[in-house]
Amino acid sequence: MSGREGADPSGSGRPADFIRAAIAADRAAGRHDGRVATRFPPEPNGFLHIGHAKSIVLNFGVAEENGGSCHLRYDDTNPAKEEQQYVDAIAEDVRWLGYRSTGPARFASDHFDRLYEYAETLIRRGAAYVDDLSAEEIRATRGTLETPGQNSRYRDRPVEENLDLFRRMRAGEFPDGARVLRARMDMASPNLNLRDPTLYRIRRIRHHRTGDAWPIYPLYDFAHALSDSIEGITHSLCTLEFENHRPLYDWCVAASGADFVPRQIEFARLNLGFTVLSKRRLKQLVDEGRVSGWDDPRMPTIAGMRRRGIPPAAIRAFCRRVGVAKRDSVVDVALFEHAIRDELNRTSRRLMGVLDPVKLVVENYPPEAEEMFAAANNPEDASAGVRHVPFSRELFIDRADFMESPPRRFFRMAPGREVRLRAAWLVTCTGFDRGPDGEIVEVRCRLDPDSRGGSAPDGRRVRGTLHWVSARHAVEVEVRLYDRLFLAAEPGRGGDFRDDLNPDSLRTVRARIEPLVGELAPGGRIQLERVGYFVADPVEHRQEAPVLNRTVTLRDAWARLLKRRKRHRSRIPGKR
RNA sequence: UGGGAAGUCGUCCAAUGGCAGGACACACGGCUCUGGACCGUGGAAUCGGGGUUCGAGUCCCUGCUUCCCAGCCA
Repeated sequence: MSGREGADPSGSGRPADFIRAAIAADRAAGRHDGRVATRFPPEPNGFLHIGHAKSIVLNFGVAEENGGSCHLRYDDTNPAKEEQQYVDAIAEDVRWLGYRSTGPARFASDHFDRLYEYAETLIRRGAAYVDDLSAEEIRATRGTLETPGQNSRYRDRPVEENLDLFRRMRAGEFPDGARVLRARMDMASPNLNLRDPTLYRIRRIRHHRTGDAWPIYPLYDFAHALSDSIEGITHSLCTLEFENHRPLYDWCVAASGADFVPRQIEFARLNLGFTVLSKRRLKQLVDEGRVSGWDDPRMPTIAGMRRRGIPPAAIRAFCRRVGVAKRDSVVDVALFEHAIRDELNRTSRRLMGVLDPVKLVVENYPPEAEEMFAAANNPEDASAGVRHVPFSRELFIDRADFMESPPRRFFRMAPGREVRLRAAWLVTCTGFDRGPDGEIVEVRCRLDPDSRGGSAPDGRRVRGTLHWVSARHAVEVEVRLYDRLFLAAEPGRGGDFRDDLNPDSLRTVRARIEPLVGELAPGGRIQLERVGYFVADPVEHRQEAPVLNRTVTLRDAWARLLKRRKRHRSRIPGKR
């Protein structure tokens, strides 16, 4: 992976984005002796998705480019929601994406002792107080966007009393919710985050790492800022919604007397067209059974994308391409699909397979005969070598590759037409049969004996090249054809996002694929020529019972032409 | 209607007072034993109104639009 690309994609010598520019400026000013340290701070309460990938690529990328460090740090300050299972899944996802924490993964809970000390310092300095108000009372006295809040009647407790109460909170003397530690800031601040925010609350819940050691837990603003400080994080990169929290972030560090001062910089989170990325909605899809799980190949989760066959390098490339800025935006899925195809085109080996088989009989080929044809494993990469594909009299081709009366610009098989069978022969269509229901059941052709290997002896031009499989050699394979999960560019724009679900986001077919498909290992990625990119399902694929997931289709000029014609026709006035 | 932030091709990102550029998408053409890939060409934008300046996407004023904030979530 080349971090350089992220640093300077234009080759202009200028930093690629405003964050890298800010970091470069900090280094130039000699701050932190030029050291750069970042962190990726997920909460272990769900699965990582493509939006997190943007943050991962940014944080680890910036660190790498500057010879710095990047900690994977779990923000585990809310034991009610967090679980070890998510810690493990996140670790796996980060590793799969190609990144390693500098040193061991950290946890906010690693810092609970020091965080507690900082809290006492705050109290001793008169910057925090224990409040006996209930959650409802605190809400009621917070004021509104336009009106100031009121000071709590406990706001001016003496330091000694605060200290005593806080220690007793820590000792477990009070029930959940009885008291909180609040920052003594400004109940009239126009920034609601600064109206004496809560720093610690009582929760007698077992924590997945610290067990029952703590009856109190710090809240995000306090824990995050000081964890950054403790770990020596120079640049704390987060999303836009924390912009309003920055004064609090800075306050926590300054008021606690922490000696290391990190800098928070906010950037716009990633939004992707035809996709939802909120934890709540993703969870809803899983809980309501609209997908098979967090790793359903239609999910934008790292686990889902892995199962979909999307290579980590494609995700990294995509994240670098979308850039980093402060503007709210929705990235076109086409850009993501481009990154996927770009990577897969260069790296995946080719196989032939037929999704919707129609029998093709080569009339002048002996019934018992068979032969092997050499075909390139990857035309983009000569070093990938060749494979051998069996040919015989009875083949399968795709139904879409034959038409009885073809329209203009249809270059495939039709009565009297000559086409090439990829890597094998030139054949001319001699006829076809229909079944009782009118469906084409068999197509017949004759091959040109001088065209062995697929080239015309006289150099005549043959426009169409078809993929095929030998009927008696082909392996029958379950193929899951995945399509985008939503029909709307911004699901839920005009109501319930579930109404925008694509009813055809998964179609399963029995395909016929050349024998080599049997050698695929789970997770193996291939291109089915002229069809698309596929992965042997990492979970369910067995060599004796192959299961392929479609990662993405190939770009298809013919399909686009058809679509355009249809659109055009429907626009002819008076036709309705 | 308080505070914070953001408005540049269809989309995403650049342009740090000096020719508005790149990528994706789209269109057209070339090439091709994948209608893929690749190559070429083209259309396509500075939110509106004022101002400063030789010169404004960039600076100033003003208006508009969008996003974020009233968790003891992160």
